[in-house]
Amino acid sequence: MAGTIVETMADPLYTIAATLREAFAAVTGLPVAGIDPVVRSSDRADAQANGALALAKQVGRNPREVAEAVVATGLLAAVCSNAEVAGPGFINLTFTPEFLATQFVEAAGDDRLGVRLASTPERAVVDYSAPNVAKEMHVGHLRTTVIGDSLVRLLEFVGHQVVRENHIGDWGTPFGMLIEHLIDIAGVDGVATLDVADLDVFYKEARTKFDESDEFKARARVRVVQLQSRDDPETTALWRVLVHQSTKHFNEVYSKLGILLDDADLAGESMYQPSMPAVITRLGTAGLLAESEGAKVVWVPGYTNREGEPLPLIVQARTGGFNYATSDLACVIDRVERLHATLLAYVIGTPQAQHLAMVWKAAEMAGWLRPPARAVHVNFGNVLGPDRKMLKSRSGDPVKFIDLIDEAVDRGRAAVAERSPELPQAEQAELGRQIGIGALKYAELSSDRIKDYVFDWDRMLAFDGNTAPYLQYAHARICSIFRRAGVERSSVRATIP
RNA sequence: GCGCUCGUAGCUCAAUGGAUAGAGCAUCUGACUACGGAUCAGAAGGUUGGGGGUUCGAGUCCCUUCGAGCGCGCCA
Repeated sequence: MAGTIVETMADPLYTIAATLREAFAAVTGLPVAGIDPVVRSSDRADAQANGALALAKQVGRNPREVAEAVVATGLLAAVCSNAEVAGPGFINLTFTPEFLATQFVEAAGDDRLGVRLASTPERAVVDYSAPNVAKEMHVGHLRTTVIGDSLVRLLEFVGHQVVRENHIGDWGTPFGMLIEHLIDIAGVDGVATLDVADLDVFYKEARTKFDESDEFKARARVRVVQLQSRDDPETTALWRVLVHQSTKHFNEVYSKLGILLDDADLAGESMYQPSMPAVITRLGTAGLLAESEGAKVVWVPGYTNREGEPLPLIVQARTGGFNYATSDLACVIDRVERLHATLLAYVIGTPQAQHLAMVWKAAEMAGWLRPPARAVHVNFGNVLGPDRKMLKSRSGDPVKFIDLIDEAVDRGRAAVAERSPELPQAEQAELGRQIGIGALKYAELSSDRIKDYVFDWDRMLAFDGNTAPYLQYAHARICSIFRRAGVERSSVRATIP
């Protein structure tokens, strides 16, 4: 009986909430379903139930008196050694040792450690990481990659079906020059065996030639058209080489960092190109397509430009080309209609908020995105350097992601070597790697997702004086648990290694 | 100009609308130290940017104001 498994899952607060709901229902005469006993962990007891205050108001009674009546039902006695009303109507609950022991034993013996499954499992698409082909991953990809991966693991753990999608930038005008540059350095025949060691250097060389040579520029233009028309096998093959060289690099990053993404999760911009015309057609059918200054647009209400005039969502440029609004709309359609997802999570930086909101609004108006399906922007702030500006390397370029990982591991190993020199070399190395990677991920996940944060190696990997964020976090949590149990602060400090 | 996000101890951050806003670092006092460091014990540190509102109850929700960051037409 799946339902009861969920109900009996070990979690004292959850278990007591069910009992309290019944007690409140008996006292107030309200239906059980509509009652929230407002159970919270407490610094005065094992738990506190604050529901009496709101519920008493609903039924026009005194909150303290309702709380007293709930205690008087005797329903709590089975699991609470003490239940007393305090203040305006808080119920402070102290669990019996037997109840706690049962719950803990149950949780400990459960391979899910008592974590309940979602009551309504959904299919979710998590869109994250999204690096660009022919460019190295840099710090900018740190947050989306780590946060997105954690989100995937969490959603799966509570029973949702999760589709990972890595929306790589593998399409667009730069590919003309990139392919031509590839031919220049390897020749059409040598391309297949080429190994691009440094993607950033490759990209910059291509860009420089594009800017300086009209002949190269012309070749690049022709090549883009060939690529986008998809009818030239040679061009497509060359493009695949670029994508392959890049995904090889992405996979190295993911593997070093322990990220779930692999080639099966690739859902690049190129994937949506064939469905772009249909997006325009369907927008037309829905009566949403308009024209403005030669471009095909959707007027999304509520957005204005600098002049205060309505701001359109451009889905087809004057030149006839599609853009990322079109591709993001195709993406919504794909996720809802092909993948049957009801939760569309986009792990993308805050600056994209307006763009995404407009795309989703348009998708709603077209009827493609409607309940229970909904899109969520899992946004995040920037990773800043000590100067509080975007983190840059000494050369002024963004810090390379792979360098960040390597340095985290180096520093983790140095820290282990210093503190535990007696361990065998191999063990030191592995422990150091785990600590470095763990610290990097923890630094990412422990700070407020929405806010910018200043990247600081020393703070991240500090072992002295409990300055490491993860030690701080553990310390704060342990302190609060002990304080609740009435243990003196001095004893708490002595307990923490 | 319009819009979005963020303002909590000196610093870095916690705190599902619940009671007295909590940690770590730094600071100060004491213990142990030949001295320093490390360690241990303790103290101090706050009008949650300002103002108004909703609520039994607001750091949290709403309005307003100030400050910081970001975004606003054919790149993605």
